[in-house]
Amino acid sequence: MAASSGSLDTSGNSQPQSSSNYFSFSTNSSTHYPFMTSSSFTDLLVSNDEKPINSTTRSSKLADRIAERTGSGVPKFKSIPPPSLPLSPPPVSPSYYFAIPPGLSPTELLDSPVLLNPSNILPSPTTGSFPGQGINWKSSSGNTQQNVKKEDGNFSDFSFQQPARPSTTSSAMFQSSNSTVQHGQQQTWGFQEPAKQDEFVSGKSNMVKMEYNSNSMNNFSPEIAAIQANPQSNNGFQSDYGNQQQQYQSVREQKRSDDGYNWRKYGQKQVKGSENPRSYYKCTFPNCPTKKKVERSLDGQITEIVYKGSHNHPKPQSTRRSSSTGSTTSNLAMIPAPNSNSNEIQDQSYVTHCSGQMDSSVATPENSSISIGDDDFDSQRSKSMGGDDLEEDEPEAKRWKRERENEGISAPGSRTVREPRVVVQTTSDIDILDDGYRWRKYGQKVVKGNPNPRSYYKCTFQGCPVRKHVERASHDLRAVITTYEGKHNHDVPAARGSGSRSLQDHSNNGNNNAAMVVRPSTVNHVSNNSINNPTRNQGAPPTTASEGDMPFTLEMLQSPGSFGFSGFGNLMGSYMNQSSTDEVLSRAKRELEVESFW
DNA sequence: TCATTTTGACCGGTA
DNA sequence: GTACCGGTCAAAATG
Repeated sequence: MAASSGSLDTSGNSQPQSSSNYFSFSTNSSTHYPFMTSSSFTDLLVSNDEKPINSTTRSSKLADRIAERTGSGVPKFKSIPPPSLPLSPPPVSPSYYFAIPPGLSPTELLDSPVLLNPSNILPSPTTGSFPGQGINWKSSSGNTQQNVKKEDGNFSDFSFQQPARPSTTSSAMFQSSNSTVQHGQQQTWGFQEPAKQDEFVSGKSNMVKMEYNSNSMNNFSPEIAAIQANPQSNNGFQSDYGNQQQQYQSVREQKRSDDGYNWRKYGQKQVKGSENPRSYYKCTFPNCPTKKKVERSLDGQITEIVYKGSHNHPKPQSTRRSSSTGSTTSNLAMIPAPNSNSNEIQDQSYVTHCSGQMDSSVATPENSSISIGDDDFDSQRSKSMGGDDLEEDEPEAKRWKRERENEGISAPGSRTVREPRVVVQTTSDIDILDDGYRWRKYGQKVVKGNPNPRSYYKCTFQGCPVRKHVERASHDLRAVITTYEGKHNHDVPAARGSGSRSLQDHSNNGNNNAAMVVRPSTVNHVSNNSINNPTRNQGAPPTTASEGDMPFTLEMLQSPGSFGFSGFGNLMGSYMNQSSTDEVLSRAKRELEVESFW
């Protein structure tokens, strides 16, 4: 199995699992990761300047820890500290701050559970990865700052770029405690900036969630990087979680930046289902149809940003401050983003959920992690430049909305993040969800009886009717309910290695309209009691996993050759010995078999 | 004076 | 037909 090397992956990232260092920490639980102490993570990021993490060198150490902490090792991978990653105080180049070797998915790297704040972060029900996962350094460091440059489709170049100008706030990256920058699918926007490097430096947002979609990622916009400078610390990765509030405050005070465009606020509303006011912004550029919605929590933290439309103009060079979000338009050069086609602008909505004091700057159309909108369902449709994007798309969007809603699915953009709101769940346009199949998210909706949004996916295989939706259980946010509809008329894509095809069959093919609750991958001493499968609550016995101390998520188990640590397994490689992995698989399979029959 | 924000009203879609 | 809701408008307020 590819994840082979014990790769644990529940993230569902579409990034092909290659032999390269596919780094993924995925989890489905909001559990503590004791192993993830600040020092641990510091370790994680230590001294590997732009070099692939040498898993082998650390393998034994990690393996030891695994064995030590879990007893059986693999099944409890989540409690396994990540391998050391290079991280050292950024002397000059952001790349110095954080470099990910080719083939290593930053997304997954950032998805590392070790980076999560167990207190309120929940994993994406769809990917099994943590919302806001990505870089949520706060879990361990309390304050972490991250600068990230989005890698290209090959993930061959993931590194931080040298800041265009000196940071005004901090010299350390990875300081933010709960900043999340999500950027998954990088759409082609005309005039994308190569990087807002200054933002890296200036640090604006805290939690950075990066999500990559290899299938659709066309461009790399450095803007994906979000940094929350912590004026109070240069060390980053502070382990003192208790400083978070203080950090928050600091962040708020120094809030600045933006996505480089100028916005005018034209409305604000209190939307239903959210206690957070939503602000509406328009791009101030003449005839530019681009709009964005920014939802902020009562304390001013941006919790969601949705972009609509596309800019039909270059990013202003102006250095004046952007109005909308109290951020500044930094001295940005109007440079087309790498791989971008200036003639193409995709009209779409970008949704970025933020955690912490994320500033709008970090959530730009270029860098937002979720692309929901026309293109979301009409993969990567490009449009020629023009000012009529909005007008043109509107009907289609409406049509889509109508169609989706006819199916009981809400339109994109209507996504509402509920408590824990700040935690984000993100999904790429096309995901290889944990069950090994490729899924395209086509909608999301909050359904009755459950305040948590339900993500809707279709199997991307041509002609395959299978759909599934994933949601968190209302009674327990840690519980994820995955419901499959239909039956695959094809084999599991082999892209991600051999793995648990049989598991897939059990969990998916064999279940038509069968609701299945997937227990969150609670790990590390977290009780499973509260996250039982509702169906199981009807007298069903616990699964084998629950019997033990390491519950598996369906996604985890189904992911071919993965256990939630996709890619990471590669990194970890030897951390997980094959026998253990097989054992886990076998165990997982048994569990699934049990679950499938409930 | 101008740009921007605020905020109540209005509009269109939907149930 | 009506109410609800999200989105937008536009006058007033603000800096």
